[in-house]
Amino acid sequence: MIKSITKSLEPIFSDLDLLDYLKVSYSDKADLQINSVFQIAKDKGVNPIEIGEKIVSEINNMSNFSDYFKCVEFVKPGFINLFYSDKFINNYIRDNKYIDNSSKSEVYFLDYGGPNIAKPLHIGHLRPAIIGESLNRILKFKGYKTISDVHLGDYGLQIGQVICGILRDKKNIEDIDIEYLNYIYPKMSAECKENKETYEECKKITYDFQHGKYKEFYNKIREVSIADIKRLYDYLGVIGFDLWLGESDSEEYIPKLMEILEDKKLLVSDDGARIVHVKREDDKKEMPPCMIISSDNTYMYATSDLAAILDRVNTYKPNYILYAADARQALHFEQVFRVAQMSGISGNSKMEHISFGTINGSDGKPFKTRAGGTLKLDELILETKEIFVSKREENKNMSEEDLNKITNSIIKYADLQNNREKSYNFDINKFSDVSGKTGPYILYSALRIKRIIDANPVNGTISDNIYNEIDRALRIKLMEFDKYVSKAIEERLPSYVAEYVYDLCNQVNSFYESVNISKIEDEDVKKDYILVLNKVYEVIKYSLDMLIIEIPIQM
RNA sequence: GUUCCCGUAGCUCAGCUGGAAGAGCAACCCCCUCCUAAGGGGUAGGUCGUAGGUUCAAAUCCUAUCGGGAACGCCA
Repeated sequence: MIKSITKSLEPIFSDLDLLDYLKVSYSDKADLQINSVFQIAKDKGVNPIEIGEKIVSEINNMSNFSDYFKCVEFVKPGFINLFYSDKFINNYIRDNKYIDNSSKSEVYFLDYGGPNIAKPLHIGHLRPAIIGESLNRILKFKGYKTISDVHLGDYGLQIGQVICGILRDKKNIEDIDIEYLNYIYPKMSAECKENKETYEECKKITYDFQHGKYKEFYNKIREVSIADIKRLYDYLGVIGFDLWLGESDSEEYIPKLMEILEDKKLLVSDDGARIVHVKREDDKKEMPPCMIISSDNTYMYATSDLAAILDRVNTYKPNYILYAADARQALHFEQVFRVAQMSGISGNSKMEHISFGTINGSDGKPFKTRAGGTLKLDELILETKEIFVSKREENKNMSEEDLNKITNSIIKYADLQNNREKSYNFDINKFSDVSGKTGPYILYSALRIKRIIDANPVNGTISDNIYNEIDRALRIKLMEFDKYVSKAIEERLPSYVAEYVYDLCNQVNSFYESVNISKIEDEDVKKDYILVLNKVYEVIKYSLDMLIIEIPIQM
């Protein structure tokens, strides 16, 4: 709406020879604000109050003033406040101009989730999965084409460790199940840290695996793990993957990668390892080289990532490749991106690390269970659900399906409302709280509106009227939908959508309290209200879908 | 040691392409003969870590500094 308002004011600013100063922005004090008056006053050496009042009087004399504005006023010392006309607001929402989902040409390749084969999903796997899925949904909603890959961690040392355990336990392939994997991986991982021989043995097995051995074990491990990962991802609604590839699927591109790196003379030997120097002259910080092949001849984390870029760029030619991974991996991605650019394998694709903080315990340290272990996702879900049920007697009678939707809303909303690269403290009580800025609050608001809509089926279009300030505030909040969706995409932060849907629900709850639709006798007024509520409900649904939250039947 | 992230109300945080300090929780006070009160309204609470600088204007940009967290060649 800033666009159309700005356009409407262009003739006036142009006539005053001030077109460069036409900058309209959002404001707390008005619907919109122009605050370039100070700038004009300084540049042109005029009194800000005089020029401000002149601009305002010109705007008030516009022939089509009421198409856009209810009121435009100058406020000392130098602010021009703009208020939409009812006509403008209603035109805007009547045509759903707050939704921009027109098809865009850019293609985004999303790499998110990244669960490890052979490790149970724990609390640390939550954020990369839901932040990635949410961004995927937001991009799709806005009309971008996305291709997403779960990018399993299935090629590194952990595979060697698990296979080593299997060999030692003399396990039959058919006896490998998820319980066994959940037991053997932590055991071997711990042993590698303590025992150098075990560590060497696992590395040897990893090397052999990367060169063709143990595929039958690997396939079984993968099959068992993926089934478990899918079970949890399905529960969480993390279902937007086009590709279920893993690091090991990049294996076939490694020879080509090596060839390119050799050709460009980027690959150098160092201490028996093969590395690429990625330090640049203008670097202020230390920039260690990127490890491609270890001195034990195993491929590294960076190697499969680079091979994957080669494949992705050739196959999909994306404009962007986004990696949802926590902030601790920033250096890794920086190194990989540099090698990709230096070697030319990234082509015209722009790579970005979507970085976020970790989930910590209430002590600010990485989250642990009471027993000291890592909290598994299954445990997190179960505990959240139990606490929610215990909040209110009636919750015990809720359907399992609704309970699962609410549990999801608690976890997703607590997580996705977080912003920026900051860790947050996981407080199970805060997660499951039902009042305040939480998933259940939003779902409850949505259900109230749904009830009214269902009870009052209506057809037609909204009129040019607005009936009171609360009504007006609700319609304006509705108008802002695309602003937040766009912001979420620009900043790659679903939290903007989370913030928006909360504000919208808050606004609609105020409306609900002040206007009792069932008691309105004027049918025209009632119809307008219900038409607006229909649009509000639709936007809440769109927003929640972007946050991977579903609305239950009843609360 | 170097680099990155963070420091805003008692607590958890939003606001950071400069323009008139915001939510939630906790506290206190109101509001159900009325579409679900898991709600709504209100009061109180802030020298935006600190010190400089740039600017008509700084929570926002720059420089220092203090405090917390993280990463830093053969894990992923």
